[in-house]
Amino acid sequence: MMPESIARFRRFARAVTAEVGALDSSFLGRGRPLGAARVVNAIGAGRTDVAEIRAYLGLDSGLMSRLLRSLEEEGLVTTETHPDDARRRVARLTEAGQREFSAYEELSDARASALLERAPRAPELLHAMDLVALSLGRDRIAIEEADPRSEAARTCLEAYYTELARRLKTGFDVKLSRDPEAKAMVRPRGAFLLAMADGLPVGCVGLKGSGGPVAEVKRLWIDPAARGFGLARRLMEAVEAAARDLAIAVLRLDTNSALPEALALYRKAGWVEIDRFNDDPYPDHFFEKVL
Amino acid sequence: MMPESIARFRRFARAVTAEVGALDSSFLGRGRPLGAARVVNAIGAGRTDVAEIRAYLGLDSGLMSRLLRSLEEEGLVTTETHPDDARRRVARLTEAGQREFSAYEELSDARASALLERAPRAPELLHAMDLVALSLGRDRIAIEEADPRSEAARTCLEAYYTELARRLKTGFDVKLSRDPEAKAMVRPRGAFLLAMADGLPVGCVGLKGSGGPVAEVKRLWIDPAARGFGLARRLMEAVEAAARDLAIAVLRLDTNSALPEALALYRKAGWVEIDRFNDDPYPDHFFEKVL
DNA sequence: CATAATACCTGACTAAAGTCAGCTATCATG
DNA sequence: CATGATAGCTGACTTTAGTCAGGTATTATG
Repeated sequence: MMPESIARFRRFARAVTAEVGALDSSFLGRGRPLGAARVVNAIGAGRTDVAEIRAYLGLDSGLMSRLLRSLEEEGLVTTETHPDDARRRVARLTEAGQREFSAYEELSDARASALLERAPRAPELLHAMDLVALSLGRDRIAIEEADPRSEAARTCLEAYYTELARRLKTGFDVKLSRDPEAKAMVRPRGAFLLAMADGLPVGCVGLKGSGGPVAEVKRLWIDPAARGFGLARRLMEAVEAAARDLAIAVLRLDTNSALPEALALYRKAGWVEIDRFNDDPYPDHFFEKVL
Repeated sequence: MMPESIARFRRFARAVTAEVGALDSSFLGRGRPLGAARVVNAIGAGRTDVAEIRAYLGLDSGLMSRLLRSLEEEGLVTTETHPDDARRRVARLTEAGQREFSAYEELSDARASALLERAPRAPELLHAMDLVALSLGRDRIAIEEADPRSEAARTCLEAYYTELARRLKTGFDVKLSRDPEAKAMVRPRGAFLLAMADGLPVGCVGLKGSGGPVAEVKRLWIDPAARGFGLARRLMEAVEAAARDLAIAVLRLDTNSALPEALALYRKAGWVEIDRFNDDPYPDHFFEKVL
């Protein structure tokens, strides 16, 4: 690795260390040691399993116990034994705990907002932050099924349409295309998958089924900041698995030669080119894969 | 500020917190508490004044004293009174301290290197990191005088030539241009200024003098990741101040209409357009400013 | 030149974080 | 169902960080 790259990385690390440290210490403003605040935030973020919190925060089991006891005494947290395993415990926020968590969230949001507000070139800065966050966290991007009408899905689909409009010579108007109705992409007929990075969607793919043995793959899109991590391949594998699960025998898809990376991906994944199978005005390449 | 922007910023903060935390805790691998390690690193980085270290690390004066005493006992640091003010003290690393500092540096470099090596799209990632680091640290960018033959200056000049080659329709070959010899941009004839962000150069400008009352401003360049922070304006103000200091009465410069942001900057800063004053093949606009 | 301010030091203290051995209750497994 | 592994708890402890009230020596200032 080039020394200059290392120097640049380390300059980045120094710059964010200051910010991150400030963010941490803002948690001290509510009369509670950092350790306890971090536990409240971990529970609020959905980590209810005690062992999970312990692993996430890197705490000793004794220390963890004591932090939970002190939070219980404060009335912010209740613990109960895990329904599946009486050795394990789950922690929950009480109402007061929820309020406390919200207060911490507001602190963080306010910090973020203040920082972004005085940043020139905020859109570029956010894109750069996305790229950094996704690069560092690329092993934690998870693929999950979602409703295509959910907010996260619609965010992806909007971005997909916008990108198509930019990249296709003809532009793209979703109303002129064969827009699958949402039901076709929901079980039992089909499915819709999202790639989620730390709670935010960074990619999607739809499986449009009709109830029969032939289904279509639609709406494959990856956030520009998340490209190059093999996410499209993972989404395609996941959508094939979902199709098999739905007893679908043949998959089809259409695409456009203005998206060469998509064509290359399909060819590499064993799709074979076939004749036009619809009259949609936008695609000029058609593929099929027998499962 | 949009809620989505805040969510994206906070995802970024979470992603880097993990990395940065790991970087911090890697300092613990050498049998010394974090506080002491941070002092060694601060001294190694050139912060010798005790008050300066204290301010930088945000330490209480008593704690600072104790940390220095413990490092002295370990044989890593010596302190002596400041030559200009016998109340103040300066800390220096002993040879053993230097070795220890190098060991810490190698740890950090190794971490950075490992992280960058397994990153796809490393050049893009580094550019994004630059943008983040410079945005967060834009108030700490300092302008300083440097030798145009120094490594930092040459890095900027190379980047400047590359950018000109890309942006001018005719391309750019520095050998065909009137390349000022370095002596003309060094005192007493001229000057060369660098904008430094945390030790790395992010912009430059040259003042090419002949010993007479007329001098030229040359080689104004800003790192793309540092644009939008008003750095060009600051560099131009600094170069004007340097010119006044050298008793120069009239400044001139030439530029090209393919660089509209430069033209706009000069006009806004009170430069007036004049007739061509040289036969350089590249410029098509010429400016003058009477100091 | 008296006085105030500054820079650092020392001692005495507290709070927070972290460690470790040993304990109980529960679960997994042959 | 004995045995070992696992999850969490408790008590006793250490280390690290941080605070605060004084103290000395030096410098700045009216």
